[in-house]
Amino acid sequence: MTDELPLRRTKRSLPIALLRARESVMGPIREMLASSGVNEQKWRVLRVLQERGPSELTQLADEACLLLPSLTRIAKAMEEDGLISRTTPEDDRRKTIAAITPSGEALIRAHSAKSAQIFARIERDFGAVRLEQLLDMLEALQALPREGEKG
Amino acid sequence: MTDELPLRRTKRSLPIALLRARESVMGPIREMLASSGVNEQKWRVLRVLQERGPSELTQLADEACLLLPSLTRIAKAMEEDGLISRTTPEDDRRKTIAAITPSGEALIRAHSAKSAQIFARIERDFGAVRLEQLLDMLEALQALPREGEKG
DNA sequence: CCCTCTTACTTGCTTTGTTAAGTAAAGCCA
DNA sequence: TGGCTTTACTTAACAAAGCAAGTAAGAGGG
Repeated sequence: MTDELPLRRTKRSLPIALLRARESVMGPIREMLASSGVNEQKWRVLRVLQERGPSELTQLADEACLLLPSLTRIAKAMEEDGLISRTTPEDDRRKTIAAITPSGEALIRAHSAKSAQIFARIERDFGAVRLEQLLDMLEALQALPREGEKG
Repeated sequence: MTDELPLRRTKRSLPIALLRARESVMGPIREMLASSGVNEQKWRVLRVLQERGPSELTQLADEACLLLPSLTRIAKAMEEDGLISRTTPEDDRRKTIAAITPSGEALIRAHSAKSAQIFARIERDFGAVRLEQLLDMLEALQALPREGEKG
């Protein structure tokens, strides 16, 4: 462990490259969200709920890349703002099901045009085919076996 | 702005896909760092300083994907831990130049083997050629023109 | 030379992230 | 059915992120 193996250049370090790439992409999106009253995290929650429909908090946290304690707080705030609803199913009263409200859907709709415009610009500058390839790879990366799985 | 353009599926949303992919990759790296005494952010600062040499805080923040207020505090802590030095250049006393110390370099060396091992595993599971393609694309994404540049 | 503007941080304050501990409902099993 | 384990959050406590405001040094113009 005291070897002197040189590490990759940071541009070629996968974690750093992913982070920097995301920062580049998020710039205009942060501007869009600044005028919307929700932050990045709440936006992700709305997006996931709109796509998946009513979801348990654990699953929602996983898909929105939030830890459960963060989601607990965020969901409470979003319920107070009327963007989502929270219900406890009768058949398993440990769970909480979150669902997007019409008001939450309206918020997404209100920004979908701007969002599409930002995305179209990236598609134009980066290349549509290449972008699809990138998304394929990112999807594959998520599906990689975790430490300990497999041999 | 009240259109009803449907957004991309979240798996195909670039910001979300980048975030999820990064979460997948970071798992074993977080384990490695847990035993090192530095967190992700400090590790990035060390990596960037080792690569670029002494740097102004603004530039360092940009390359390590940190906001300046965060870096101000992190750099102070790292200086106290002896991992970096901070100096004010005589020709412009507004600036602060951060540089990695021998102790900071030793910390990187101490984890370079484990880091290489983690990376080798990803390379094996994901495919070496494909991984290079992915890194090419991420690098290109960072280089995309910002909002307002160009027409 | 003075005033203003810009740059490069630094500080303060409010959310979020993170880890650990706590609680309540289900499931399991003799 | 009582006791133990697991699941699904919730709460608490503290570090870190993020935004806005503040400070101090350099730059530029009359």
